[in-house]
Amino acid sequence: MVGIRDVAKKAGVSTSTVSLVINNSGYVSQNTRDRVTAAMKELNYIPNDLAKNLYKGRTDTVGVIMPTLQHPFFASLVGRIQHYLDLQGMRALLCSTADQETGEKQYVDMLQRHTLDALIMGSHSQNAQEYWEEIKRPVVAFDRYLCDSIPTVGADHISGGRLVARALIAAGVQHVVTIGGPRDRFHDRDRGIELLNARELSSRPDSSFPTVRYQLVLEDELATAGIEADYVIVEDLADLSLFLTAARSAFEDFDNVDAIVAPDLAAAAVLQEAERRGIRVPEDLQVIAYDGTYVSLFAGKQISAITQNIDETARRLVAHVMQEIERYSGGSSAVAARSVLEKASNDFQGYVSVTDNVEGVPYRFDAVKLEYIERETTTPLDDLGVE
Amino acid sequence: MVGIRDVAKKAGVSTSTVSLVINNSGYVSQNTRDRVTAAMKELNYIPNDLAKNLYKGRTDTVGVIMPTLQHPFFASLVGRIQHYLDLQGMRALLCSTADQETGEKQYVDMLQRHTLDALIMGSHSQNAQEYWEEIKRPVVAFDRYLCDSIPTVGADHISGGRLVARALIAAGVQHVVTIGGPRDRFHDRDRGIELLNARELSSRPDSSFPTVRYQLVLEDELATAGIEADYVIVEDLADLSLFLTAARSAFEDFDNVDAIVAPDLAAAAVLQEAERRGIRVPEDLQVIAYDGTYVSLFAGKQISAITQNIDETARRLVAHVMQEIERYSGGSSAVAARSVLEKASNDFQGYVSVTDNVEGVPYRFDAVKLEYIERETTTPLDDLGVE
DNA sequence: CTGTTAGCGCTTTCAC
DNA sequence: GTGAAAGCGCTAACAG
Repeated sequence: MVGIRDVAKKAGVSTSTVSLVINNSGYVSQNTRDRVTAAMKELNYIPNDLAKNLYKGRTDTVGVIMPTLQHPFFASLVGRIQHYLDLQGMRALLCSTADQETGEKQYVDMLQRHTLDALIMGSHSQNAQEYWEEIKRPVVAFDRYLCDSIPTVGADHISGGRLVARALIAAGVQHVVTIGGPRDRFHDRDRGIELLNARELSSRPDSSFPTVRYQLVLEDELATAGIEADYVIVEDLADLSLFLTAARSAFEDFDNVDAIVAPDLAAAAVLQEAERRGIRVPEDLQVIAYDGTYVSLFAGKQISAITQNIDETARRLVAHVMQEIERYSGGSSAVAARSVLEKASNDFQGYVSVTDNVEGVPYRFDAVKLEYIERETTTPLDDLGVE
Repeated sequence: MVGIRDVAKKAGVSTSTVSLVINNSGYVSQNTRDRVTAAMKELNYIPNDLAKNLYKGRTDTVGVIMPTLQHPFFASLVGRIQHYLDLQGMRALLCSTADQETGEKQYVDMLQRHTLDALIMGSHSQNAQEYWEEIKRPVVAFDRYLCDSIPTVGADHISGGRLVARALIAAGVQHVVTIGGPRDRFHDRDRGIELLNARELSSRPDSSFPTVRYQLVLEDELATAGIEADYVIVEDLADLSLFLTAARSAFEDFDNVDAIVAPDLAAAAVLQEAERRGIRVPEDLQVIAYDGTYVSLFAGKQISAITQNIDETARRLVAHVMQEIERYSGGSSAVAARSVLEKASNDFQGYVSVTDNVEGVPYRFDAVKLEYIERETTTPLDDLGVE
């Protein structure tokens, strides 16, 4: 391997000068620069970044942990994260926990061993709050609470659930079935929160807000409106075939169902099942996809969907990542830690919108952007204009 | 930062001993080991892998370049690649060129700068054969030819195209429309190959075989059978909305179309469009999804699909990656290079199967596994049992 | 079994 | 402007 000293020798300069040329830093006379450049060309020199990494103590790499790439929602999000990281001169080391069970531990390890500069955590954590407190390296959580010192970015699922509820109520439905993940993930177990009801949730905007939260809000609002609601559990969201099973259950296990709310892929399965049974959508059945991504477009027909602003979410995740890296490298730790506590409590920024492409359905929202942080709990919802 | 020497001092041993303990290598007395372990615990020591990387000259990281994660096919493939890399103690640095245009150059750069141990190239390359020849670092290509010294893994799209053709012919169709990418990618431009017709392709199993190849074979077989065939171009496969447009074109721009072959997501759009127009599938229209992944299951109805064996493809990609890494690190370069030339010419291993879940369609294949390398060009197809 | 020693290849003060 | 020198934190001969 040809190293910097070979170049230096060839160009008749010292290694430090070569380094200056490589990094385009400091002052080097044009003459010297040319000689060095020529030498590099001639020797076919390529710098070894591993040495640089060691010296600098960073790799410009961010670990990204997500449950699976199978779901278009996560695939899209990861794509956008990668995009924004790239803009910052960073790269993404990907881990889908569905494909790599030990991913969490492994990536946290790499973070601590300085192979990773930061971590974006989008999967359900196997570990308790204290575990995350101890890490003391840059981490940003997506759609979940890890601990007070770790900022969270995610959608405002409380508003999301409320949007669904209002849409369904406006549509005059009587019996709603929701399809979703295991109920025990409805809260962050490790935080010691018992299953909260929707009222409590609404009054605790500073608490965690995994996607599943929307279901609690939905149920609460439906109950208030006197609408029957049931729930079908999909045990493993990474096993797509279960969506088909769940869709079937929604039809078979309950009577007089006139509305189904489900994750996008499951919603597509619901449509398929409805057609098989000769049930017309939306005439006889309302279907709303939560986290609707492009799949809504390919579900056999376009369907109503609660969509998150994936691009913006990615942008913010990356922004926080950079901020955390900065904080841990530059900052005086004590003060910084304090400010993060503040931030973690207030920085729940969410984006939820409802799009409706089905003609004849009695509700229609324009896409809206909700910034949870910038408003009181319920106000903006009245602006949505439920027809 | 607490380093290995701090631990050594605390434990009253030398750094090398600590290193031995860390890596669980060599002989260390239990007593010493315990003392060292205790010291590590106490000091909260975490080894810095950057130093290790520098010394070892590797990062255990493989760059993976794919066009986009939006398509479930690539999302699945990336997931499986990650899985198999993990089994080898390696990790995947992901790059979807749709989200990061300069990805190819950047990743090749990282490969040369030793930030990456190897590269899996699944996107259309911006560079010529010579460019890849020069790299002289571990690279494996997915579904495309880069140069003679780089092994390729991919599906046998010649058989794939033939499968589609036979299925359609058996179904008695008269006018087929295929939806796909730009025709100029039908061959590897940089190799200087002119647009080949299917006959030529069949006789050149050693040539490149990007996915789109199946279309040439299909057209050729259809022409032979006297069946009309047209083609709708999707300019940018990363822009999903174009699939809807393309699906519409397939219906509007041609008359008497009774079969449509399309990438899975486009096929779903076709179904949607068909329903809108009151065209029954499969009674009035045959639809076959190429590269069918789970989306076929969620297209509103189950549809026939040519599926690749994603898991096996990933497994082989990773196997080749490890082999290339080995070759470039250990091997005597001259002999190795030669053997690779051999390998590159013969190692086109493909997996294509047709699954058909639509009742009433006059063809039905059992899932089959075709190993292109192990057979003559056409023989095994007769075993498929076209009903 | 354990310590000494010499780097891995590059970056960066700090003199000259 | 440029060079000398001191590492970044760990590994691996090689002695002992």
